[in-house]
Amino acid sequence: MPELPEVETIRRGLSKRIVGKKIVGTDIRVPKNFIGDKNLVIGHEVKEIVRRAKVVAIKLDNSLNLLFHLKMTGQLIYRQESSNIDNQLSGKSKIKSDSFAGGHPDHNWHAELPNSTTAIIFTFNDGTKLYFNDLRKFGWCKVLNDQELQKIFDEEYGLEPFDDKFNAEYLMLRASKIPNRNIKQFLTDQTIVAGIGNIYVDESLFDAKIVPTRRVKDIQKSEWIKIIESVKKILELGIQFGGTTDSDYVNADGEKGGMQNHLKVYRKAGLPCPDECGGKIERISIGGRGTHFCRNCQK
DNA sequence: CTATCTGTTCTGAC
DNA sequence: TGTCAGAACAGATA
Repeated sequence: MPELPEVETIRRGLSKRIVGKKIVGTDIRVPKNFIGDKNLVIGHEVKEIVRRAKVVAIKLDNSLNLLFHLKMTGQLIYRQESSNIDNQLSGKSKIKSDSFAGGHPDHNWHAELPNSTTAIIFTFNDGTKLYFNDLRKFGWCKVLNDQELQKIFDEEYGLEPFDDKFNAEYLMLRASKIPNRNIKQFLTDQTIVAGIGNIYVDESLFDAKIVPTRRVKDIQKSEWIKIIESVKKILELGIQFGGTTDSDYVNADGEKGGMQNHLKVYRKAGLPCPDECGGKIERISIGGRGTHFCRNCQK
């Protein structure tokens, strides 16, 4: 589930909390979710958290990195206290212990940890813990050195949406090589633009008033410019709201995450067009993915 | 109960 | 090379 805004939210949340801390323990509960030697990271300090596309990396002081991909159902949850659900739920105004959760939204954010989906637990020198949960076990955490990390960042992903080089000329060049591809699959191709997934692509195309089925060869330059504007606008909105999360989600500052309250078309099939064009939100399948749009005002 | 759906990405068949 | 179904897995939903 996590797309760029969710992963960026995780990056920011973790940056505030674990930079400068030393990893003193790694508990691998689901081996298939962890690739590498867990002992190599023990005793090392977190220097920085970086994001690229939908992956986030914890950089350590020994030139090693923990790279995470949350896929559909991964979560990263930081807890200052081992597990004390009463403490978290009792305080009406303020949550005493610091905690932070990001990723797949379900109702486990402030439940007791570890739980049945917990794959990996990192323990820091101050006793705080970072839990990697993953219900469907598609996600992974890899131990990589700086060169390996850079190689992945360079070779597996296209431009970041907020890169200045992400412009109409770039997209038209890439589109010219696959002219018959529809715009939805084009924008969710991670080797073209990094970080856009099924939710944000539907929302961005609605904002740009382009039908998801449009072939990229039929898109005019002015429309590419509009698409870029919309993608950036929608992603920024997502980051601003802390990603699309469960309504129960409360971060350490007591704020509710909530991009889901601002979605206009995603999972809104049958409802009237939010732009009041008189049309109705339709749901079709593109590349096996649920696709939501208004046939009346998206052209 | 069964059948179908799900926010990601990779692989193999044609 | 492009396209598509199916795979990995564990639910929720109808």
